[in-house]
Parts: sequence; structure tokens; C-alpha cells
Amino acid sequence: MEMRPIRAAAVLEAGHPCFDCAARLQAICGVLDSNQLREFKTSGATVTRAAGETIFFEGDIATHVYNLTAGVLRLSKLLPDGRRQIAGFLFPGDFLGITMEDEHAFTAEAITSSTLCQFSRARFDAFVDSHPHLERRLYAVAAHELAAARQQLVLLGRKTAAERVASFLLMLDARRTSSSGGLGLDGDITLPMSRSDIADYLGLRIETISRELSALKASRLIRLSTTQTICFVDRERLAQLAEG
Amino acid sequence: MEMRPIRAAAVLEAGHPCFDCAARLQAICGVLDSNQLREFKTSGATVTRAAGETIFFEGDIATHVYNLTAGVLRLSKLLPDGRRQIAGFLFPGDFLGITMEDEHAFTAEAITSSTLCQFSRARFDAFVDSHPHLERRLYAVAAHELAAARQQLVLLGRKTAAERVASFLLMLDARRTSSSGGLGLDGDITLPMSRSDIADYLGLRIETISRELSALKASRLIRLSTTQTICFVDRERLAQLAEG
DNA sequence: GCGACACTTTGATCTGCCTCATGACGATCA
DNA sequence: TGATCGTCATGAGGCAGATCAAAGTGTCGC
Repeated sequence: MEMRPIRAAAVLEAGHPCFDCAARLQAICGVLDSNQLREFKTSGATVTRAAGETIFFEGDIATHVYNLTAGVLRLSKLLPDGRRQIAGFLFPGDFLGITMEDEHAFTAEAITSSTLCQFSRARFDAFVDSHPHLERRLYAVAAHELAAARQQLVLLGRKTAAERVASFLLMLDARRTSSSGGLGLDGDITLPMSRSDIADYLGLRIETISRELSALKASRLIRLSTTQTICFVDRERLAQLAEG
Repeated sequence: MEMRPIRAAAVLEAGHPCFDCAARLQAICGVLDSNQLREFKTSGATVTRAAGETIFFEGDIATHVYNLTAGVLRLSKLLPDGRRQIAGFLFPGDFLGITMEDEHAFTAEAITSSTLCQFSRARFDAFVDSHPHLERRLYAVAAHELAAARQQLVLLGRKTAAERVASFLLMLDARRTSSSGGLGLDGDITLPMSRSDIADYLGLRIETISRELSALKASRLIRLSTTQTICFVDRERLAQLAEG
């Protein structure tokens, strides 16, 4: 099932509600033309969350779906004793709320100050019903997320701590190139999330993240400008390390 | 996006190509009526694989998609040094081939002798294009697989060996109840896969699987009729163990 | 039945990452 | 400037699960 090139006009007229949305072409909205987009946008609302605030909790009834237009989110789940696993990070353009269940299986929280387009599930479904290429786009998004999750299964099931951290840095860089707002000079990437978030994403402890980053730095594969800014020195060897 | 109850007739006339397909109602075919189903089925082919044979390799061009009608498959990936991760098992009724990439990211192999309905990607896409509720069903399948994969992320990232094995047994039982062919008396479930497959699915070694199953047996949570047949003795405590 | 082989179980030891402890660093604010 | 707090880094030691080794069990062909 390929994406047919139903391309929306890249430029919107001034005054369009999505005029200054940087994420529009990355998001599912990318397949809508100016009029469809206006209708879509006005069927929902814009909501913002400060860093640390929650969009929804695991177990909440899934009443809405969202498009993330600015900021970074994490999707996480807690075990009864407090162990936490982060299933993924969301960047501008990402769709939030793929599920066929009544309840959310994961908690969604803002890592940085974030902006989202919010739609009620009922309205969203109705809109999708009448826009077949949007439905197709949604399937593509789900398939993409599935591929990413399965890739992460390999990492969590079989990779060493060093391989996990290397894979993570490369993955983050790959996404930054396409969508994220965390830009920098050349090989510089910004880590919007804390060591704790990285650890819970990679199935490690924060001490291990620190140690592995220090080791990568000592082997001259990366440099750490600040604790949140990383510069690739030898991407080749990093990629080798990531795959074992 | 809910499933509207576009329900196909449950009973097919004799002579219909899908007449004796046990998986029809579980598979994506469940939303097709008798005529649509005939058209669909005859647009593809039926293929069989013996235990251990491969349907496709990771890296192969994704030329076809499949419906598994009988048997059990595994989806796996190898790291260069031979470490293997199994991303999931497929049972009758499951759809194989959700991807937007040109290449398969995982290898699909038959664990038991299996039968599949095979469709060329092009024909399948065309058929889906003209059957909107099939498209919706595909999205539901992708969303379901995504939820399962994320659940597995929690297991691989944060659960102990004992918790993983307990979770696995319960998950297998839950699927058997709905679709699998591995029936048995009451609480008996059949493990169609080897210890090695279980280990590579749970991110453990086969010795650990053996030890944990022995431990569950010793604590009277399960009984092992044969090495491949397990009987739940205390499902309650098993479920508690699975969640920590 | 018998032998060969693959899979599974069990035991002994090892190790990679976790746990616990402590200190460094940066941000905020008085 | 210094005090307080949260995040990050680093060291020492421990443990869950890996690794290595060997014996038990089932299956298949003859």
C-alpha cells in the first residue's frame, strides 16, 4: 500500500488557521489541501502544555486524538512498584492517539513546553471517514510506528548498554534531520529529555547512561558541548557500535 | 476510529474458495461479504510452508502480503554476531506484511507446518482501494499490533525473568482463547514454539526459560504435562507475578 | 529395540549492569 | 557571593541472568 502523491499546496494563504504551523507537512495534515485543512483545524482546538505536564494518563478514556505541532512528548507506562518504561518520544508532526481500545495504554507527558491540535475522537473519525487519503495516511503512520517499536524490541531484547546508547543517539539524529526542532550546527544534536528519560527508554539506569556517554566521549566518538548537546565526531564508528 | 459492524454472513455456500477456512472471521477477510471474499481470494494464491521454512527474509523486497490461515509463524531479526530477537508470533487469522518500506525489516518463518493466502502487494493495494471497510480493518490491525509491540517493550525493558515468563504464558493463553489452533482441556495450553524461540522473544537465554518454568512448576503455579503442554494451576497468582 | 541427534534441564561459575554512596555542576534566589 | 536544590558523574560492591558444562529426555530412522 504505497502513498499516492496527493499533494497539498505547500503554501497557505495568510490568515489560514494553519498558516504558521511548522509541522503541517510532516503531520497527517500533509495530505489535506487548503480547504480541507481549514475544515479539519476548525473542528478541533489548540492546547498547550508546560514541561512536565500530562496530556493523558494510562487508563484514561481515550476521548481525544492529537497532532503535536511544537515541543517533545514522552509515552510511558509504570509498573505497580514504580519501574517505568518509555515506549517512545513524540516530535512535532507526530500523531498521538493511535488505538482501537477505549483506554489509553500509556501516559503522554510534555518533556518541553508543547502545543497540540486536539480533536474529539468522534469528530476525528467522522472527518477521516469522509477523507479517504487521510485514512490511508493514518495507516501509514501506524505502520511506521509499528516498525519503530519493533526496532526498539531488538534493542531492548538483545543489545548491550553501549549499543543501546549509540543506537539512541543515531536514531535521535535521524529524526532531528526530518522533523524535530532541536537544531544545531552540523553534527550537533540537542537532547530535549533528561538522563532519566533516556534510561527508561533504553531499559537501563541513569548511572549507566552517564557512564556510556562518558565512555563514548573518552573514545572520541562524540563530544558533549553541554550535558544536553552532543556532537558526533565519528558517526561511522558510532553506527558500527550500534549494530554490534 | 471504531469498527462499524459491517458484518459478513458467517456461513458461506459450499464450493466457495474460503468455505473451509477456519481463520476467515478472525482475519481481515471478516469484513468482506461472500462475493467480495471470493473476488479477494481468487486474486491471490494459497501457499504452504513446512516447519522451519521461511516465508521471507529480512531485507527481501516486500513483494507480497499474506493472511495466515493455519500454523504458527515467528517474526525475527538477527544482529551481525548472531544474536536474535523475535518480534512476535503469528497465529491463524493474523495478517503478515504491514509495512510502508520496500524491504521487510524482519524474517518470517514457519514454526509449525503452515498455510497462507498470498497476495501481490499491487493487487492487494488495488483491492483495498476499492473496499474502504477493508482499509479500516487494516488500520485496526496495525493499531492492535502496535499496542502489542509497546506492551512487549515494557516487558523487555523493565520486567524480571520470572515476570517475563509469566506474562508470556498468560499472553499465549489469551490468544489461544481467541484464535490459535493449540487447543487443550480447560487450562491446558500448547506451546508450539521451542525454548529457544521463547528465549529470543523474551530477551533471555534458553537456560533461564527452563529454570523459570521449573520454578513456576515448583511453586505450583503451573504444571508441565509435556515440555510443550502447560496447565495453569493458579492463574491468579500467575497474573500477579506477571505484573510485579 | 537400538543408536544418533536435537532439545531440554540442571548445576557451577562468571560478568554486565544495577545498587548504593558520594561528589561535582548548574540554576535559581536571597 | 553563598545557600539550596535538582540533575549528572563516578566509584565500590552486589546480584540477576549469562555462560560454560554435563546429564537427562524425547524423537526418528532402521
